Formats: sequence, structure tokens, C-alpha cells
Amino acid sequence: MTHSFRCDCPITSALDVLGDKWTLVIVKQMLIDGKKTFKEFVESEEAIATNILTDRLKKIEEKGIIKRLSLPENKKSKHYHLTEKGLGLTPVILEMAIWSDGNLRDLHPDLSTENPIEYIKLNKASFVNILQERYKERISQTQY
Amino acid sequence: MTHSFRCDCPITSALDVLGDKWTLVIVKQMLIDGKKTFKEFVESEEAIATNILTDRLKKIEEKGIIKRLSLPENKKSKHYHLTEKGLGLTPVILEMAIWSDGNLRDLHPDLSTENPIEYIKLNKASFVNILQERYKERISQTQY
DNA sequence: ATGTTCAGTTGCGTTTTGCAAGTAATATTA
DNA sequence: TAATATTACTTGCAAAACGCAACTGAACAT
Repeated sequence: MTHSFRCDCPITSALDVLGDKWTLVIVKQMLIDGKKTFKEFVESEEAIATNILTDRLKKIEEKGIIKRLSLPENKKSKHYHLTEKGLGLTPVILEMAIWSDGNLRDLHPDLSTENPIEYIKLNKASFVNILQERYKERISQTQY
Repeated sequence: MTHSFRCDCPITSALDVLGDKWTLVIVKQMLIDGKKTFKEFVESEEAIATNILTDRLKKIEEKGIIKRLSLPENKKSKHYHLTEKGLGLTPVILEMAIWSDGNLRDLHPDLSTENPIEYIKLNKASFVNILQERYKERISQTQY
């Protein structure tokens, strides 16, 4: 069944696809944390339930945000990769990180401080590029 | 009760606050569409249900993203305004619009094309500023 | 052959969502 | 002034989504 959009607004439509607790967390785990397999997603600190994970992987694969790949030398494990469409979410994720850093510390004092947010803010476009190139480099290591 | 965050990751934490179908739609309706009252939100093309709207307005007010204001000359209607924290979401919303424009047309052919996306992409920072200043200008018209 | 790992699926109770209808306070109109 | 309308909600209820735990089945590992 095809996705049903609430209206023709691009922002609302983005939220029709991305607007839930888990979808962008999974994309972030792939892009930032380098996770590729079901097991890696499940073992993440966010502790996603397996049924939810299965559902989201299926949905975002249908939408062309990720690809599910079989490995030639291993029939048991699968790899999930971001497509260009998925990689295109890098700026959205980056802006969320910046917003959190500047606006969520009052509600969440333990928020991580490890990322060089000030550096990122100086040149967002180049940081987006760094993340995307790093991701592409990483996935080019494996043969499918 | 205080909000519970899944972990200390800024991106995941942003999604703990913003990760649902409606929260950012409401922020967008305020920022882009100029909506201020309960009635205006309900009458929007996204057609949010009133109980959901009440719930989200309460939650994002608690988190400091919006402010609920009474008008001195009118005891019936209330105005909802973005705070600086809410206005800080402008880049996130803008990046979602850009992502949709470039990546959602295959799934959603009727997606609006009215916004000058190419112009926006040329200088994102200045467009963020324009939106924020326009918003502030608009709300400064009313006395509370 | 046996045990383990990986990628799921299933069952079930809880929570959230969505629709429709109702309400209460204020403002407008006849 | 009385009736009507408007605004901002609240309530009830059914449906969908979520979350936990247990289970399965294929593929490897010993």
C-alpha cells in the first residue's frame, strides 16, 4: 500500500515519513554510529524493540531511505545501508543536534557534550559533507 | 512529571521531544503559516484533532517551545507564540522542506512547489533569519 | 550432533491516536 | 435582553501503535 500524505506541504510531508520516535534514530545510528545490522541496532543505547525495528526498517526501505543487502560470504546477517535519499537527511539530523545542544540542556542536563558543536556551526555545509563522505567510505569497505 | 529521555544523544533527545506526527507541524503552522489561535490550528489543511492539539500545545508549552497568551481586550481567544527555543527550530524545519523537495516527489507527486527552494539553498542562514525576523515582526503587532 | 547467533515473528497488555459529540465561557446579533 | 454563535477546550470510545517477553528458524561454530 502506498503512503498517504496529509497535504501537499513539504514540511508536513516530511513528517508523514519521518515523524515518529524511531525513524530518524535509526538513520542517525547508521550515519553517526556506523551501525549496519539488526543486532547492532537492537544493542544500541536507545534499546529499540525488535518488532518496532523490523517495522521501521521495512517502512523506510519501502520509501527508499535505506537498502537491505545480503552478504555473499554470510547468509545469516544482513546489512542495512543508507541510500542517497537517506544520506540526504544529514542536514536535518545535524540541525536537530545543534538545536538540542543549544535548547535542551535545561530539560536534560546530562545531554552529551562530546560533539564539536561550535565547530559544526561555523561551517555546517562542510560538516554535512564530512559525515556523508565518511559514511560512503565506510560502506565501500564491504563487498555485496 | 518531567520528560524522560532515552539516552544522552542530542539527536535522540531532540526526537524525544519532537518525534511525532504533530509537534513540528504545529511549530511550522506558527512559523510559516502565521497561525496563532486554537481555531486557526484546527482549521488548517492538516486537520489536527482537537484533543491531540490540546495535548501537544500543553506539552510544548511545558517544554518552553511556545507560550500561551491571553489578550487583554478579548477573554475568549488565546494566542500561542513561539519562544526563542521554538524559533530555534527554524533550521530543522527548513532542512525538512529542502529534503522533501529533493526526495519526496517520487512518493508524493503533488508536493507543493511554491517555495523558492533553489534560492533557499543558496543561502540557508539568511533564509532562516528572514523567517525568524518575519515571525518576530508579526507577533510584535499585538499587545498582550 | 549440539549449541549459539542472527534476524526476525508472535502474543498480549498498555498507551496513543483519531473521530464525534458535548460543554463552558465569552462575544455577537436580533 | 434573549437567543445565537464562537472559541477553546473535554469526554467517550474504538482503532492503531507501542513495548515487553517469549518464541522460531535458518545459518554457523564446535
